[in-house]
Amino acid sequence: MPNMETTEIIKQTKDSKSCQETHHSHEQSQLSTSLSPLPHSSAAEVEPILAEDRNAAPEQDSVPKTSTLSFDSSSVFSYSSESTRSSLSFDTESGTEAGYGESLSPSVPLGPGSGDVPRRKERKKRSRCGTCEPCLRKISCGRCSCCLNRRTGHQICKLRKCVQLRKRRSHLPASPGAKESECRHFGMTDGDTLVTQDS
DNA sequence: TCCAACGTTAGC
DNA sequence: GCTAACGTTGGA
Ligand SMILES: [Zn+2]
Ligand SMILES: [Zn+2]
Repeated sequence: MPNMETTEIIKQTKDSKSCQETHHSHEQSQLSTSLSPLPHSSAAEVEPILAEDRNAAPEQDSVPKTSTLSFDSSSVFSYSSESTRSSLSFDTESGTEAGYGESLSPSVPLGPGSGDVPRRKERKKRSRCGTCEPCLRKISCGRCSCCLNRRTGHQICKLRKCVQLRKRRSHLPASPGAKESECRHFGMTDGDTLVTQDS
């Protein structure tokens, strides 16, 4: 285990939860932090979180090289276009829709217990791009639902969720409504600021 | 429609 | 083998 942030977070979360919730009142502002309309200064976003490294996960942004291929150079801020994913992504899903797509066919002679792979459940997991703002985030907010339910949810902090992964690569090429759904899926629309914001 | 949980995959 | 995280499903 490289750096089980979870453990820490959980530990802290558990702990802090008891007391942390008790006080609070100002730190939450970090939640909104980045995600600003303009992702230029990448330094601005991390600060707020860092300020509160309580449960923040000091992850060393170990991006799964899988996606670190070499396209990021330009995709850093190009993700705005959902089309980006299809362009570079892995051929696996590009055309046939993942390598499990065909497996769906009942006629496939895979056999009942073909232990080849997951019959069809989960196509193929993508990995974070490592270049988008969320990916660059080194610490989890520790307050979003994902952070709070990490144990059962098995999800990364919403603030750290890769923008690419946020987009559910549905079978559709690029539906207008889909986009929104995707964004909304995470509690954000576009250049929004995620939760909090005021109150 | 959104959120939470589960199962499974992927990296270390 | 373990942990982290993505994808899918179910429930509210
Ligand atoms: Zn979080
Ligand atoms: Zn990313």
